Amino acid sequence: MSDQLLSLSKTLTDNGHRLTTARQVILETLVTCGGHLSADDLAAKVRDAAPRVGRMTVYRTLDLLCELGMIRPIYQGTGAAHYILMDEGSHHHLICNRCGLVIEFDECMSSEVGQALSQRFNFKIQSHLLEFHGLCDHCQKL
Amino acid sequence: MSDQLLSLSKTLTDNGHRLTTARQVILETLVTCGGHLSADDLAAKVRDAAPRVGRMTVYRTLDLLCELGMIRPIYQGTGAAHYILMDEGSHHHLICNRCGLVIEFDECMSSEVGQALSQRFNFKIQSHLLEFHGLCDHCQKL
DNA sequence: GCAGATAATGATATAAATTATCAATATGGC
DNA sequence: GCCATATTGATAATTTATATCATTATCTGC
Repeated sequence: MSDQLLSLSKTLTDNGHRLTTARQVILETLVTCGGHLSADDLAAKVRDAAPRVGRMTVYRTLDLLCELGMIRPIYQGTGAAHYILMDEGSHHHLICNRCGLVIEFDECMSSEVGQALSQRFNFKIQSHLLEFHGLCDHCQKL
Repeated sequence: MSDQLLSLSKTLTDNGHRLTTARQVILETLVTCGGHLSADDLAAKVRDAAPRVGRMTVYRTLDLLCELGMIRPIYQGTGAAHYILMDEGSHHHLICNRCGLVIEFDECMSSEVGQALSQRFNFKIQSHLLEFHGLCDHCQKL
């Protein structure tokens, strides 16, 4: 079991939730795929490994993971919510408004701002997401 | 007609799209409500002013506005996508992972990073979104 | 390790949100 | 005003998400 998987599982149990087989498979699948999946995509992949896991459980687990700040739903062109892993604490995207292309990047300077906000609003920050929207190289030429 | 509305309309026509009555009412409603609406919420409000506008048109117009970078869908707890106005160029949110509370704030220092990325990926940036996720004052105490 | 309280599951049903289709209509350029 | 055509909207179909509840698996304390 990878470190990442271990740490995700620990977050669950630390918050008083049970580490069921279904949840383990769901976490495993999420980590393997690196996120960016819709609930139904995930349900399908989970069923490859464990056919007995119901769709409902996937939805509920995703809700729970959101509440714990481990994942985050984002919009990715289609109507279904896609989930990204937030355990690393942040995600940075460049998103094309036309074709939906997502480029990930690393640099970010939000920590100072985050700290200030955390104090002002008494808000416990678990992660952040920075998205730039616009037109990718290809779509600018259309 | 407000400046904001005027500028939004201009973006539409500048990009070769027609300024129909339906689109005008939709833009008006969006501006009046300041965004943060789901497609169906919007459709309902639009119909108060113009009962003849169909739901389909609202969905299609929202798609178009997204493509032009004028609005952006975000997930706000519930299953339906909510749309925020992006014409000012940016949005900054503090979002509670448990109750879905959204606090808006102003400061942000993403312009330099944005500029660097824009060059590296030859990406035309139209707007950005910065979200901090965590637990609000109230939910920390539960 | 075992029993028991209870969180969690999953099959089914229901509701909500989004997308597809296509004839009818309104729009902007001329 | 006319015309080519982008846009519309009523309907239908599909996809996503939520609710319910009897059954099952998990963790705790022994």
